[in-house]
Amino acid sequence: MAGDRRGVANAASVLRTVLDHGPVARSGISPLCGLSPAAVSRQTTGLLRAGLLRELPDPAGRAGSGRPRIPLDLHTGAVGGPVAAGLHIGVPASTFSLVDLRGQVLARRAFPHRDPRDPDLSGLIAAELGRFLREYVTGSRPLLGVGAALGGWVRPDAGTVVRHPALGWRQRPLATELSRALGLPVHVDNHARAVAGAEILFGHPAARRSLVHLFIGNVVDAAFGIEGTVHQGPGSAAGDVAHLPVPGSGAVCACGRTGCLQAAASDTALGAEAVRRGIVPDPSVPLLVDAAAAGDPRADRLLRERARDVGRAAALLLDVFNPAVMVVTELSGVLHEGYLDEIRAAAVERSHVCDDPERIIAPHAGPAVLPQAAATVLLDPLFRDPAGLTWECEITSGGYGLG
Amino acid sequence: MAGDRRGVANAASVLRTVLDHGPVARSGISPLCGLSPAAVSRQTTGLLRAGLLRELPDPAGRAGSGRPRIPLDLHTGAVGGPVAAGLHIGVPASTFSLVDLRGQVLARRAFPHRDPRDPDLSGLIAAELGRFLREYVTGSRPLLGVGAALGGWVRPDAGTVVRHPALGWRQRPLATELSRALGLPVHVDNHARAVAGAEILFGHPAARRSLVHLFIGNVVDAAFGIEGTVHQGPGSAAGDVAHLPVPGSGAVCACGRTGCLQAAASDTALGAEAVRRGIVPDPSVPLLVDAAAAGDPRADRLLRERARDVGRAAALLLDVFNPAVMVVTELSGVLHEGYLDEIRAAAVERSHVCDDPERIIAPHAGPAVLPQAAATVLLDPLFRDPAGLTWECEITSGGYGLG
DNA sequence: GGATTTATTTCCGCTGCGGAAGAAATGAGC
DNA sequence: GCTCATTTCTTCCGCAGCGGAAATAAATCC
Repeated sequence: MAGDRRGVANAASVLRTVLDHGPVARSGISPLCGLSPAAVSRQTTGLLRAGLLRELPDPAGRAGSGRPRIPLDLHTGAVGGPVAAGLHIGVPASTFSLVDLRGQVLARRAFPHRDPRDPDLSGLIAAELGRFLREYVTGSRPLLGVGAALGGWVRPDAGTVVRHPALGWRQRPLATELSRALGLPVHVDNHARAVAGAEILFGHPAARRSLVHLFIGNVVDAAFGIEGTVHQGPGSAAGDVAHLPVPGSGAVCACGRTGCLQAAASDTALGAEAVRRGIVPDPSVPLLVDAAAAGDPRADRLLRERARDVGRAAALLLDVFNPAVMVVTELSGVLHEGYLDEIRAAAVERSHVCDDPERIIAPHAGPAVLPQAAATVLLDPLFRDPAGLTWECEITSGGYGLG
Repeated sequence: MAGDRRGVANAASVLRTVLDHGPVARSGISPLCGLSPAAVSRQTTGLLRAGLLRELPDPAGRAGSGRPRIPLDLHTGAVGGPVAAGLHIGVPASTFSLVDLRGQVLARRAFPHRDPRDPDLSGLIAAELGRFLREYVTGSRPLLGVGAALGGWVRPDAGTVVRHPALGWRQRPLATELSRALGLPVHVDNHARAVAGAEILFGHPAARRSLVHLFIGNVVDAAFGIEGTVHQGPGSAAGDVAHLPVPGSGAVCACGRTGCLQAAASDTALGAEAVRRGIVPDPSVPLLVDAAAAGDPRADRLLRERARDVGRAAALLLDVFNPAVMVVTELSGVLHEGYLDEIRAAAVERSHVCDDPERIIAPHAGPAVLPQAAATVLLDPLFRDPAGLTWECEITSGGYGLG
């Protein structure tokens, strides 16, 4: 049973090669993934039949004589390829998305929560997500399943949310709930890890070697990836950087100490500080960003201060772990290159081993990080085992196609 | 070429299963590593022929009826099995060792360096190591090769020492040098990673899932392991924890800041502080430890202070990375359980996620860590590919047996 | 001593690999 | 326009190594 993983491994290898090297012919895949032409031929036939790859029409410019190569590419959503649904569960709103095999976000919709602590929140989400999917998914674009990403302590293997304070969830079998409601395979994961996974799959090539992802949102979170795999930690609880010391910051943390990253840089802390300084009336980071965009120098200064604190934390993680790339998801700030530069400058200034600011990058998908990352929670297992996308938690009620 | 790794993977799987589950019969291996009895039979025949496994004599107490199971075990050095040489290159002395497949250190010898910056230091070491090996290795105990561990920036893949300040080495092809001089396969690695590798292979079972290794010596160093593999980082430079902030420590670091782990807890810093406090005449940690053992309360206090600083750094790494286990190699302190408890107490007190002091452990091999770890630099590749132990860097002049 | 039981090996069919030969689809030369 | 060279892709074949089943081995039990 566990003895022969050749087929799976090689199919995955071929699929990744196509993902990484754009449209490429079988003859190009062969040297790239170290398989014989015969093996590539076999694997591509399977992947074509499964609808994950497609043959491109004859290319315009051809080189030299001989039989023309047939370029293969991932079967993307734009041309009727399969798509994955993404669900990011957040406060105050969740986001639905449709994402294709290249990580392109084809559609997205916000779903604000009237009451985030409603005990049937997941039911409401499932119903609305179902409507969203019926609206956007047509028969010609098969739906592979749903990837769900959210904060808190999540166990992807069990498909459960162990704890999510803001939603009041404990030991919630989210994957089972959603899957039963939607009749689709559902995978779940923590959102910091989901973004890390998306970055590994669709982002900077070096991210596949090693990356650290620093997630700055209502809470701060981190994820570590090595050799294309995101680290889980015992009980899938890794990456608690909330109390990473950020020397120089005087903010008092809930833990009682000063200088914790969480207290210095989380959206919650930032919003509160913005109110305290009288920049905005409500503790809202979007409002603060708007103010900065509108030219309020106090707002800009505060955002830059935050960026420098994030940079200091990044420097620490860079020194300790020395990843090939460091991805910083700072949902309000990513949109503004200036703040990324501020993070980079602070990090390089502070780091002892990293003198290349380019090692710190914003998520590849830009503002679409979360919609992409959520769907990646489903796509990642697909790219690891192209044949075996089933839902490990419970009933696998067919479910390819929906509507 | 890259298509069929079944044999290698399954042989490695069987070998690891035997390593983990002591003497175990083929019928026991089968369920443990998920291979069919037939496959286990095949693999064990190969491993027996290669001399890596051996059949144990009929066990005394037998259970029930039926054909008795034949226990298999690693062919350890004590019964004529193969051994690996370990070489830890340190200042002021290097250490030679012979280690068997279970990580048991069979012999060791210190080799003090008259002048650590002698440009031919590696030549002297090779010559003396050769004498050591000729003395201890007999024909009945085949020598697999040499694993070398040392501080500084080491590239295991290239077999080179990129930089080692204390020895004045830069871009030194150490593996090639040693291999040419000894006629044996030689692998090299950084000592923090080597210890991590040894702990994964021979130490706490959970270490195979994920571990952080914190190495406190003349410098401080760290290594990260996930799923049985030690993280290398770009250019194999990971784990720079020298400037990890240890709040509360007032020591001034070479980098100009205060509160760096290096300045607070390295042996160098500790020795200097001991002299400053008039506890010992020379900046030597062994002297300080002796003083503490002899009952000097000032020495004991200083060591406890250091232990608490180490504990704070450990807490930070535990929170951030949340490894299954955290190994602390503190060469002088590991010998004294009291200091480990001090580290644990400080770490748990400071950590936000870890409330189990038992997750912090001393190296499994105790004072023999470094001799064991050095040899593991060779043994690790062996356990990954039991058939393919050759030396990737250059000439592979046979070399099994020596003398 | 034969039946029973359990461990290990052998046999056999299958999958999937690599290498080589074959088929396909083009450009080049005349 | 036909042939030939060229390059790509597929098919065929032998081989390694798996799992499952049957055979063999080595004990205990009665």
